[in-house]
Amino acid sequence: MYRLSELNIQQQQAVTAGLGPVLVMAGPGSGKTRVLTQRIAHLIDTLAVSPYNILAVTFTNKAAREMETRVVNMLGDQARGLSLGTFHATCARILRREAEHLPLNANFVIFDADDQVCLVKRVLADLDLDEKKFRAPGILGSISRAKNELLVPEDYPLQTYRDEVVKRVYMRYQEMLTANNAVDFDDLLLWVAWLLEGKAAVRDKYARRFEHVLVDEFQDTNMAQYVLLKHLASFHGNIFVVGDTDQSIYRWRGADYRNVLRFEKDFPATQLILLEQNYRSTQAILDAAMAVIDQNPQRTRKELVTERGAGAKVIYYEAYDERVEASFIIEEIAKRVRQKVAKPGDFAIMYRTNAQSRVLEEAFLQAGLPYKLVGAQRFYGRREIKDVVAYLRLVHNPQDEISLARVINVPPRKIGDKTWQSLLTHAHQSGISPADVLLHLGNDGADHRQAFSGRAARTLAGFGRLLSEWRGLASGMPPLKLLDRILEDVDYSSYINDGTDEGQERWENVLELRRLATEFSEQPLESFLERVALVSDQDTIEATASVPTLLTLHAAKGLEFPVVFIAGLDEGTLPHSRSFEEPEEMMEECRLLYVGMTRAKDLLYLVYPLHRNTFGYSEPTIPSRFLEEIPPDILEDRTVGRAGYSSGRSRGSLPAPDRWPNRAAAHARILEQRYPPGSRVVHPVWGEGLVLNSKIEDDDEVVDIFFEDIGLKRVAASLAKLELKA
DNA sequence: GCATCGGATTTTTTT
DNA sequence: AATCCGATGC
Repeated sequence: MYRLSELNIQQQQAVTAGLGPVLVMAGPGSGKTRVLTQRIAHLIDTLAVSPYNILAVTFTNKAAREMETRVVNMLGDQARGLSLGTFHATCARILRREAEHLPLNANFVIFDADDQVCLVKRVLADLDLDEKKFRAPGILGSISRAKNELLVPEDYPLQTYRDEVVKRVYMRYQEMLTANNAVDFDDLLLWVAWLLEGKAAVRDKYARRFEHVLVDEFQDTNMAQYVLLKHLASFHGNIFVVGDTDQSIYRWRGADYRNVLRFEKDFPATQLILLEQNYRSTQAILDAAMAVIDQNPQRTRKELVTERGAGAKVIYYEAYDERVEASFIIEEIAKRVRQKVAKPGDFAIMYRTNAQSRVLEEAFLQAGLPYKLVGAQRFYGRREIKDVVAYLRLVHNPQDEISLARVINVPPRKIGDKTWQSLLTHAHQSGISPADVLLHLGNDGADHRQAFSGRAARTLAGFGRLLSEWRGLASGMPPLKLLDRILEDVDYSSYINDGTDEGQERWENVLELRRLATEFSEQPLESFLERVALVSDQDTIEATASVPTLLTLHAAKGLEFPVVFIAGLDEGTLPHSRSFEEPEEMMEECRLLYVGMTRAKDLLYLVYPLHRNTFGYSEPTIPSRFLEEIPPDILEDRTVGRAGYSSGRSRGSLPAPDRWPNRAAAHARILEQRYPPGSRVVHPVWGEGLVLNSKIEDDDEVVDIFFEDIGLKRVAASLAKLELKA
């Protein structure tokens, strides 16, 4: 059951706001998820709106799941029928239902970033364009931007020769998607916006159904999303959006925080509600965050207040380089865990670019401390996962040439490039898809056989037979069973698990995908594929982490942690060098830091490395401009060899080298061998192992240990908590 | 058809 | 430094 009395006045106002458009400006930690979920409960329970007539959209599955859980906790079965999901998943559902109005059938697959690049490369080759001159990711960026602005190829504006090229590629790319019975991420939104705009009957159907439309993170919507929301809410006009322009960090994805201003203009009777009370952070953290965001011009100043008290000062630390930065962070975590003032799961380490995680990971590994890295890409981008998913996609939608190309010779079955090319040529000449040719050959159809050499025809027919069998099984089978059948038929395990450590790891990833498939035993293959295509990085975060979390600042949005480290606060990293040209982009970098800082509940660390390794060379850095605006008296400078906060953060000048501890001096010096070869040791994470080798290096003992299950590992004795076994 | 080598290229952020 | 790509050789 839900209780209004637990909300503050503004939150209550938002939850119980009357009909019509409502805009809730919600600062960080102001309880916006709470407002959204209570609003839904209020609509259903108090106003007796049927859940069937309510649509709530978020940006990540995690946010959607969290809202769903909370609503179900309040209402139980009463909430059944509610439409709650991400923009992309919601659109996918609508498109499958309305496929008859589209040049697609309901089995369409969703192409991910890699597939898109593959497809564009093919288009470039088709059009005889130089792939070096016109890079696929760059072209895709332009296409994506156009799609987010609802620009179809025909309307692509031409100002330069490059535009001309992009337009031609865009056109052909779109044709190829259709031929593959596929859509990309942007299409999910674009097609729905197109349907709602162009097909009055479809628009009416949904606009009448959704009496109430609720939107989370509204500042991150792009034009396509804005337009489709407008259409969805066009009949009843009850649109309730929650957002914070200060947390707009997806400009590069087409998001436009000015949609918030547009909203007020398009819906003149909008009720505006401000949530400024912060329930998350200490005042010290909020003051520092406000100092950062306030330097953003053209913005209505907002006061963030908390009742949590002043709290500890924000800690500032200058590290010699990224490695010292990492060991400082780990030492701090270890210290606080030892002191029992925090649990490992309380910590998050945030950074601007994924590449920065590497040094941090290495430091964790060396210290023998477990951690969790956020990033769906890390898992779903893996070769073995893409292979297996491609098989499933192909079975579901044989027109998917990208998946076919991926698996036709994986594991190797003697179908090389030559055979593949002649398959493609023959298919196009016959006006059918390559997979159809395969299926024909597999079913002993004679009509296509003469197009290939005897050997090629036999191998192709063999694969066609397999594909045809799988297709026959697919409809009546849970995704897991089909997956197992494919793995067995192609003997994928012996292909990927080749006896090396890497092979072992790859096979374990496949098993992890298998585990995920078990959750879809009651659902069709389509649902499983959609889930795999639309996972977000955030979705990989466990609700209750028991170890420190490493994540990008972007992935951190919407989350909170007791202790937050923000690493790499140097010019070029944060703000990122790619943002120097555009003032708008520089402002977004500023907001990005603000988002990160406001994730912290109790303690915030800002870390600046004086040197950074780029392309193998260590170079001196300049401290982030955003640090300058934080008043020194609200920071605690923990830089070694410096008392208190010094304003002399020398821009560009090199520090005296002897003032900075090197790695070896940062921890206790070890001068004597303690783990001789042959001794058995216990490692906190990897368990028991045998010491193979050990040497003293840089006042530390470097130990090579063989672990039964893990293999050979090299650790630093000063960091890894090794225990000698008698 | 596959492995190996050398050279270019790399760093935003992600549904 | 590490990875990816293409060309070359087997």
